[in-house]
Amino acid sequence: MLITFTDGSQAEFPAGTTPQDILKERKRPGDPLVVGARVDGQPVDLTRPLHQDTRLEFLTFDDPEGRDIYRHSSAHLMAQAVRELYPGAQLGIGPALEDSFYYDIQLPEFLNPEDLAKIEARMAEIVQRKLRIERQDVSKEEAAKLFRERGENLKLELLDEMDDAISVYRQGDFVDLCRGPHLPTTGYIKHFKLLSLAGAYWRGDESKPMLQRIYGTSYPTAEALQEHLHRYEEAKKRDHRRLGRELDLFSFHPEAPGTPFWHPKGLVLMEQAIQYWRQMHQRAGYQEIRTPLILSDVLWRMSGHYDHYRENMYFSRMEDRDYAVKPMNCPSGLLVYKTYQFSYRDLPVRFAELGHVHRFEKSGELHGLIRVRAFTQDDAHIYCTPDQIESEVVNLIGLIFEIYNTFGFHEVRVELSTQPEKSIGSAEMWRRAEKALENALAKADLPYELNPGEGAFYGPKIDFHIKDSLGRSWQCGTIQMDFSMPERFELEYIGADGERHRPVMIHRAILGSLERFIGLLIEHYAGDFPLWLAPVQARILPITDKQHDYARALRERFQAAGLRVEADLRNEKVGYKIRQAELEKVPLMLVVGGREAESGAVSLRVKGQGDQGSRTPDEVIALMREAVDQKRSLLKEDEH
RNA sequence: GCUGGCGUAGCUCAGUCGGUAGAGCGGCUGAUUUGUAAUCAGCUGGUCGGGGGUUCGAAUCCCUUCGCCAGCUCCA
Repeated sequence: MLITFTDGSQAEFPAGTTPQDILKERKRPGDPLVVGARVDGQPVDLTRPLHQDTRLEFLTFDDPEGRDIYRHSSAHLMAQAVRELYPGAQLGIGPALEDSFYYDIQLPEFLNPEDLAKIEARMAEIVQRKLRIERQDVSKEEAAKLFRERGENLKLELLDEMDDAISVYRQGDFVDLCRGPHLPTTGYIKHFKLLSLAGAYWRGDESKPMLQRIYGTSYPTAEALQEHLHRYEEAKKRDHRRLGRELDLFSFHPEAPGTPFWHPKGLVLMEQAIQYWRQMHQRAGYQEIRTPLILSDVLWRMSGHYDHYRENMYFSRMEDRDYAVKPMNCPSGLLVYKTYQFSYRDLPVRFAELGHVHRFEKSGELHGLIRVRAFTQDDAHIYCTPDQIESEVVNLIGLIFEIYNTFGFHEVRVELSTQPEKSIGSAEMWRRAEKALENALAKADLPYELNPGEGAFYGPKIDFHIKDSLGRSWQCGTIQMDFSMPERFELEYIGADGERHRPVMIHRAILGSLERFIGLLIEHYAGDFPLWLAPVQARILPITDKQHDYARALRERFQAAGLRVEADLRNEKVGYKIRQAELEKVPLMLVVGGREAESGAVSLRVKGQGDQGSRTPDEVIALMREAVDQKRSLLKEDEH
């Protein structure tokens, strides 16, 4: 048979030769570890015999598929160790993740974090055994018999739903139902660490029993593993919950779980973000409104929230009338729309609302600022004709990316979700709306993922996701078409024909939740905010108390220029004040001693970059004003 | 909500076998008058998350409750 390699070269091999055999002939010293092969585009085991002419590629750990093979075999290794240590263990599923792996296992006893070390030790031992990992294609009956004998009921359940093309992988006494591919032997797995334990419902179903999930990661070199662990530690340091306390931005209290208490410095972030947001929205043709927090249940019954969202709502009863705290702004926003009689000439109407909404989230869901029970949505509703959808969405996408850019977010994942099985509105309406969203995405030249059937029941949507420091992805922006509300609330506008028409409604948010967005900002900048956002933009550090009057005068001058400046008048040495300002991540320090007081100057120090020499206060003010106005960092290019 | 883990001073954390609760940082007071990441000294600090129980005696053991953390589930 004729094998074609990635470099275009070709060679003859006898049928039945495995990629591993071929690799032995072609390998040169210093080549990276090959963990699998790709045959005509399909990843396969290195030990899979080849029988016909093919294109052959070797996969290393640097290929995503290679990494998956490595991690997947690591998961099997871990499962084998657990089966050996806990004979009653039943395996669920154990896939590779982006940079780790896990296995869900049912055990008669609960594991402690200390047990992980035991499992790791056994894994190391199995690696030493250098067991061959062998694939076997079996029939469904054979597989069922095998797992029945081994008491693996969970595997039998999986098997039930599978077609007849079943493969199992063996390494020593261990067998797992698996599609593969895998490493040739357990000896390949060089460096691994088990990371954590957690519960996970079998097949993700709340009604099914909970299994124990063990997370781990593995790498071909010790350095790569160390680097992974180090990265994780660094990420934890920029966790917004930790920085929120350290930088005195906000706090949480058991008296109101899941709802942040903003401290003065944190509120500066919020207010700056809002100021900028208002400016952008005014420019984009929005009018801001504000509607009540508590509204009659009659409204919520009409909007459908009472039927679909009651579990997440807070209720109150006064004078025998029922009220609900709003979980969304749209119903009350619609009441505002209905006070007008709009003509087609008025459309699109864009009403924005920074609405404070309350949603009851299950206690286990709460997560710092990122998942809360009360938050401020940067909401807006656009009412337009069907013909205007596309251009509105194009403009909106532009606005969204401009705002994300200003905040330093350049990595955004975009998803388009289309009509779900259960939905309202005509097929024609859906087709048109989906097309409009697709066209808008194409015009914006945006790559996106398609989520067929994942739209809301009332319309298709585009979602924008941003990642947090630990790589978790969070939805911020959203553009949702809504065919339901205009019907329910009988919205109208007067068309050119003088008749009443129903407008299309677009719900949209850009930051999503201001609270969440600020949490993401904190992590994104690791607390080193660009000057325009920094809660304290500069701190004046007098060297002795003889400069206190000068420091106070300076402070006034900077504050008069609209800058957020403090003076550290404590009886401490300047080194101490500098250290503290650095730790508090104050971007600028203005050191003033006898010399500066004498000459009316300041000694400028930039956080993380040290002494910048003497400047006049006016020079520093001009520098700062410019950086603030341009929303960029001072004296250095924004790294984010 | 579910599974597991955790909760000791404002913060970070120690506390052995059940036997009078500790350190560093912080805060306060004083001395020092300081030149680019920690000056020195003294003082202060606690319902050991809350409640109940076992015990002569509980931070420590048990029950319960609240909160936090990881994951799962959910996310109109």
